[in-house]
Amino acid sequence: MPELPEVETVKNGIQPHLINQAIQSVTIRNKQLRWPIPDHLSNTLDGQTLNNIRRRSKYLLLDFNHGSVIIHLGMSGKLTIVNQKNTPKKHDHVDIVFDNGSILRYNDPRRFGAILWSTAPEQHPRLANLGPEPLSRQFTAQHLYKHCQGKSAAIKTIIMNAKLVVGVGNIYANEALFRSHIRPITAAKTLNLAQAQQLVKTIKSTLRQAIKAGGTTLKDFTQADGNPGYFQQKLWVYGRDGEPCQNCQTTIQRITQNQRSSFFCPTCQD
DNA sequence: CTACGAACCTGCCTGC
DNA sequence: TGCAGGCAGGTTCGTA
Repeated sequence: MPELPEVETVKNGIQPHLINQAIQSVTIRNKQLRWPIPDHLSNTLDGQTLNNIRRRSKYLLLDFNHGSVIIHLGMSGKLTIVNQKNTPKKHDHVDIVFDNGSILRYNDPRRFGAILWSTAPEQHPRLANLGPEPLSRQFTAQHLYKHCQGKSAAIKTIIMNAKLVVGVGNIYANEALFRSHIRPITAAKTLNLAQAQQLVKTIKSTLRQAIKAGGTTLKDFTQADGNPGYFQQKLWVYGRDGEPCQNCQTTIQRITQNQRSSFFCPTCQD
């Protein structure tokens, strides 16, 4: 489900319901996610007030006085705000119940997601070695260009590496490369500085537009209120193999890189 | 270091 | 209808 825009959308959706609310109870129906949910989580959170919700990379951080809950949605995780009357369904693994009656509900059919606890989240092993945020000033053309030097790896592989820049998943990697007229298989070391500039620019603009559209709903992504995102209407290549390019009518191709699908227009991306 | 495959899991779609 | 196979928005880990 989620790349950076989807996680940002979820954050924006749940924030107004939960900020400054105290936790009444936590129900864990299945703790077997990517890593087990800590057994102490319920006791740790009981009665605590949620101070803030942040996003780092594709992680959501729920900040309390004494530490943070770290949530990752994996491939199929969903967070929604529901009320008491809403009975849990299949794959509704966790409910965090707040004093104002709101329930933050975690649903994740594939269970590739995670719910962790840390008293120093920035130092947590999952977050400590992450690269800059793509929408931050730290993510520059110079930064990307430097990391491309001498690398025979494909440029798509490079921009999806969270040590270089976080939050660029399969959809937005493909889309940004199309918008930069760069083929996904291009060896990173062959990019010139102008191309790196263009790519950084399109990564930022694509992510910003997607956030504005409430994310991309391919199958089942929903915002916290249950509504879909709308960025799928703006996709140029992702999932469009066999269809004519909307820019030049050439048939969009699909290839496999790193066990993920890549999509590109052979004419526009030369 | 890289690169590649496998692993974690369920559900949905396609083709026979 | 059923069943096998492929595919899915992510990340980590082990082996060459």
